Amino acid sequence: MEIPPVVIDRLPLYARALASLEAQGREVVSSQELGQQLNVTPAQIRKDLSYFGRFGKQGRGYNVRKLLDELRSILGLNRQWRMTLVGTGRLGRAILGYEGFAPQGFRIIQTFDSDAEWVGKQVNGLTVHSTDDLEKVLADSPVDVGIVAVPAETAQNVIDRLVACGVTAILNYAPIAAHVPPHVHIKRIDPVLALQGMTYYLKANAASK
Amino acid sequence: MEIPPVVIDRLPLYARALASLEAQGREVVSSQELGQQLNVTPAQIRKDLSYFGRFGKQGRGYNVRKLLDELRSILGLNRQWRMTLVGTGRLGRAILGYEGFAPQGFRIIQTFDSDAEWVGKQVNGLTVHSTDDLEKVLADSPVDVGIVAVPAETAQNVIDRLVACGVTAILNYAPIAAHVPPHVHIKRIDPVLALQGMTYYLKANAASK
DNA sequence: ATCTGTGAAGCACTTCACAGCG
DNA sequence: CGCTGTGAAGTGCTTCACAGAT
Repeated sequence: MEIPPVVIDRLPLYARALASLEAQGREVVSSQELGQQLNVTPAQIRKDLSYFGRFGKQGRGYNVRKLLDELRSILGLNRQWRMTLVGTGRLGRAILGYEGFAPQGFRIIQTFDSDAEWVGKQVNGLTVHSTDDLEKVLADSPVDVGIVAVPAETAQNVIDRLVACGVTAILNYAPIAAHVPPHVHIKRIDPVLALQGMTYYLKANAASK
Repeated sequence: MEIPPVVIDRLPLYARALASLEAQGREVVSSQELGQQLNVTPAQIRKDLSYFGRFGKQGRGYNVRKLLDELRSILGLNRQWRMTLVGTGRLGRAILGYEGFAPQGFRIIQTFDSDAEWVGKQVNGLTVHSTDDLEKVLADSPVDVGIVAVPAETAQNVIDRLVACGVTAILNYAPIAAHVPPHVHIKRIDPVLALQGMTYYLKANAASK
């Protein structure tokens, strides 16, 4: 069955809420309550889950632990994922230092930079490789995900090379709309775009002040 | 007229591409070419723009400069936007150091932290205020946007207080689904959610390796 | 000949509403 | 009686296809 992409994007949200409920010792939760926490309608949650199976009990709701396990298995969150970081500048070093990845099973195992100043140095326990050696290093120890934190000008080139190395998931911090073949998944992290999408609604407000 | 939210989210993308074309000295561009650059269908671009007016010339395309000006005016990108940052930890300091905001007219003018260790210190030219003084500081110098970079546990509280201070646009880096009144706009920046949405598609792949 | 602007058609996602199980 | 699972209805966004302007 072909599952709507929006549904896939919501599942991690459900998993996160369930993990929090489990930590609180909750055993059962209804689509109603889960929806309230996440600003999603109960019907949406039930329909989303129904693409994958029947996980609830009528009259009771969902077993928190069981549903969480199901979602983790569906999303592949019960594995370790190996990631490479290209670009060890200001932004790249912040990404290396981010403590949010490891607890969720995402590990950055390599880092690259094109600035000779940084190549060979240690950053957060990793030796910075020259971006020239991307193919060589990835051949030795392949990864599941590529994180791109290079300037806009070189981002497409880096993405092309990651794809050529067999990377099929890319997290792109560079402010470009990258081109990738259909089998490659790419998501953009772009705070400026997010802000610019909100100022439209602020405009009227600000003008009247 | 009520404009579809997805349309608003695409306009900054168009503006960015146009800015790049302008920098290259291009005077005219067709929806076809713009679409190719951005992975958007030409029809989509034309329909999106048609919500706001008729900016093109049949047989020729769009004047790059003119369309860019229009979009900037529609989105409010020709203004300076004042932002406050709550949370001056690792993540917050990375946000303070990010060079991508200022060139687009987004300025962080205040920063807060609840750790007494940091309060009073200078970070990137700003004095760190105590989060306790949020209301006081915002009353003196109000902002348009709030950036939340505090731990999940305190994020909802911080967001409530920002909203109470009249902030109507929030960029949320905390891993929670925040609750805000309908007139407040909020966007989440969450790399882990983005990754977890991609691993679903990687799963099959990784297992067969 | 080329490319826009746009009604109309098509598609995808969301919500409704209720049968059925616990 | 409460809450799930799900066809069917509804909504909103995308794409088509072409008239009309240059």
